[in-house]
Amino acid sequence: MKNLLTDYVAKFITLTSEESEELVKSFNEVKIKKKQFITQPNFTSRHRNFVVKGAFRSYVVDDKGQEHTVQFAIENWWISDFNSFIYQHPATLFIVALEDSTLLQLDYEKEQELKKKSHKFETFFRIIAEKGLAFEHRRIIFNLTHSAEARYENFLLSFPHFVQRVPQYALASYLGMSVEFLSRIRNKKAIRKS
Amino acid sequence: MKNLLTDYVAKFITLTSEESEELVKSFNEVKIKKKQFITQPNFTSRHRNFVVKGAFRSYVVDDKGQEHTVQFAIENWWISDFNSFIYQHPATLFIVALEDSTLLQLDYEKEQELKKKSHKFETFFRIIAEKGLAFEHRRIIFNLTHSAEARYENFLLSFPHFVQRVPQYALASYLGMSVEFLSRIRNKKAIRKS
DNA sequence: GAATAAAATTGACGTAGGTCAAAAAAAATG
DNA sequence: CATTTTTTTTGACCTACGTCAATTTTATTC
Repeated sequence: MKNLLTDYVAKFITLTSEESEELVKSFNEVKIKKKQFITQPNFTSRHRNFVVKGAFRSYVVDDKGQEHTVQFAIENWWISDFNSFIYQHPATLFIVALEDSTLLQLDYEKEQELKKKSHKFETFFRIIAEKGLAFEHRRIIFNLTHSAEARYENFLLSFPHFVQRVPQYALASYLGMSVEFLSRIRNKKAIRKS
Repeated sequence: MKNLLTDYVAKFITLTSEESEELVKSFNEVKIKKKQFITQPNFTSRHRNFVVKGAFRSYVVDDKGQEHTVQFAIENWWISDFNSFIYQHPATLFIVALEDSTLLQLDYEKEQELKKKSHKFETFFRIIAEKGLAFEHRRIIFNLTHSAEARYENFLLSFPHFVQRVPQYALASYLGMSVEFLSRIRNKKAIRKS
């Protein structure tokens, strides 16, 4: 399972096989059953999680008890309560497995060691943070500038592999709309096509 | 003016005075007049911008011609079309000075050299990317979970120094509401207090 | 594979926040 | 400092999307 991570890392930095081995060995493989939580509010998130198999969803529950999806992750994506992880303070998010899954987890302290020890490893974490930031900027801009329907269409085009694997109610709340409204958008589309 | 940057950097990494000098010397000081643009759609953003004096606003214009504010920056903040800068492809945002301002600009190629040359500099850029990502996560979560009025109240509390310096129409669009609606929120509050 | 639970759909109705246009206030400019 | 431009406010009306409740469909479990 660790090959996936090796390949992923190789997209961003060039490592010798020893370096690559060292990095990947720092991760622990864990199996997570569907519906199992890996993060919960008030518990500090201790690892960075790389999905090698399965799917996850992170979400927050507001004062009215409504769930709002913050992120999805499938193979080759990271998922965490990032604020909790980097500042090592209590989480505000739930993260739950949507399928039986396998994660590679990197411990917070272990990550600090890796970054301190190696300039290349530091570069790797800098790059994934920058890419993450650029991604979230695009998301914020798109959300500010588009209607519910356009946001859904855009999600279909941008993340076709996610659509089949995440429940509608989770997708609706990720896109900032009610599950009923998303259902109507989908239905309208289906009618238009027939 | 460069002391501000020196102090800023010192919050995240410990540098010798030579290192500090080298980093800060890599930035160019530029004066920007109010209403002047430093980034425009279709032009690639060539620098990372650190505000030492003044205020800026980045925004996108949608298909209906409406402006949506993406970010504000005052002293000690960075501002850029981050997607344009890190991928060196054409920008989609406008960035304009809200006041007569002074920037420290770091050229893209110069930044790459700095990161390649020094592990510490690499760490610095990693940290600011991670902090930026954590910030945007908090923003996305807050926006998903709160009403227009709550978003305004939160902005007042979180960024009191910005409030006096940014126009209402820009703030309204940053918070994802119309300028008229923001005006009503403010007015309601004022009445409540009297 | 029947029973139960979870997710998605549908209809009726409600509301947060938008739009348009005009007026007032504030800021910029010569 | 009077004029022009930009920004904010106000009122009347509108709509995209939400809520609630009931039903249907799909998944899960024993």
